[in-house]
Amino acid sequence: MPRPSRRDHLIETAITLFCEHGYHATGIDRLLETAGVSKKTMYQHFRSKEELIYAALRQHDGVFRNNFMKAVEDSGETPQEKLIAIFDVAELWFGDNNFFGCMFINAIGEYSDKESPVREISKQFKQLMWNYVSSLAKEAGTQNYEELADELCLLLEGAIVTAQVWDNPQAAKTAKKIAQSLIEKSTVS
Amino acid sequence: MPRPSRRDHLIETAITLFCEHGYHATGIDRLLETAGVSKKTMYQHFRSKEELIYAALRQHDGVFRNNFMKAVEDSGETPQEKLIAIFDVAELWFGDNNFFGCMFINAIGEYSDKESPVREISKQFKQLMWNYVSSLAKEAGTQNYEELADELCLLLEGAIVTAQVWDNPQAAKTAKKIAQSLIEKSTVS
DNA sequence: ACAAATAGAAACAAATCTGTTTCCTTATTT
DNA sequence: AAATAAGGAAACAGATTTGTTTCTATTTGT
Repeated sequence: MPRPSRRDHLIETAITLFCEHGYHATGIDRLLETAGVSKKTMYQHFRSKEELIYAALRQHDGVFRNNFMKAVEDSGETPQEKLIAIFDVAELWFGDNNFFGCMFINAIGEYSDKESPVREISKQFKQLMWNYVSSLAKEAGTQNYEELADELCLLLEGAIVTAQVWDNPQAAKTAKKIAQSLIEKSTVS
Repeated sequence: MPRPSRRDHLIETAITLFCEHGYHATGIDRLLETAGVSKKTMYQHFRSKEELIYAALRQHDGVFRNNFMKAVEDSGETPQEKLIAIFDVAELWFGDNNFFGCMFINAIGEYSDKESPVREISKQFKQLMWNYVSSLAKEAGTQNYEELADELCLLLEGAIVTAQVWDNPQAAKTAKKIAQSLIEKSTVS
């Protein structure tokens, strides 16, 4: 019966609840009731809640980046346009009813232990996002493309948090305007 | 005996633990053991853990902004210099051993309910920070000082999160460089 | 020094948390 | 159709959660 396998469905539900309510505040009973899956089934797919958290983060890592990059690629022709499109895509993301900030930023806020796999996975996500931005900046012919990537990623983080705090997607526009001037400066010279 | 009253000491301990381990993950027993205060005493000062959270956030709101503003004032003569000094002060903050990101950003990550007092207090903190930046921008003679405040605050949020994720205070330098060009642009013209 | 408030230690209650196990029903496969 | 696997429901265990209460010691004010 399980075409969308129960495992996948559990992970999907976990992502939704962890995003909205956080990791410690989301109990397993609530998660299972929401997913409509029994405890037994969950524990034969995941050793512990922690393992489910890791699986959820890893799944979201792949899916989110994939969607994000695809949306960016579809929103710009040239590398420069794509770099700017990042913030248009972000604005759409912020406007979603189910936007509760970045799942990985929120995760790092709850897990301060530097050795925690939660942090590892979250940092990896941020690293891969940076790699993507960096590659676009390089394609755009930026000399110091790593510096531009640092700047644009910092702007994106700022936009995410600002949109989350104020519940206002427009934060993306503020970041976009700054990004435009940085990109111009870096690619024209 | 309580010169530093037990109430204040509880709040101080709460701030420390909530910053490091988050709100849901910090149990009251652990908090009381750390503070060296009995449960009875705590519950005659605070109705509930929630109330202690509110008190901790409000206390940190005042103390942090006070320290931050003082440090900024001491680091720059002119309003322009002060605006830039924000990011020097931030870098010192990020380098502290007890830096675990912004207590209010982390709080909002754990409390998504728009009606939650946690969010209210946190938003208020961010509003007051914005007011301060905005007033400096106005003093600096910026025509569109509110826009500049939006930008600088977004940069600061981005720096906080970036420093937190990568455990690297240098994020402040990235933000500072961008801030400098924005401030120049806004005040020269 | 004596009365009154204060606080600590600890037992307690009730709910909730993660994780295990048992029993029974429902699919799937052959 | 019979055998096998899978999953749901729910009881259960043990730890931990928030919050209350009791009893005792200590400090405080007079």
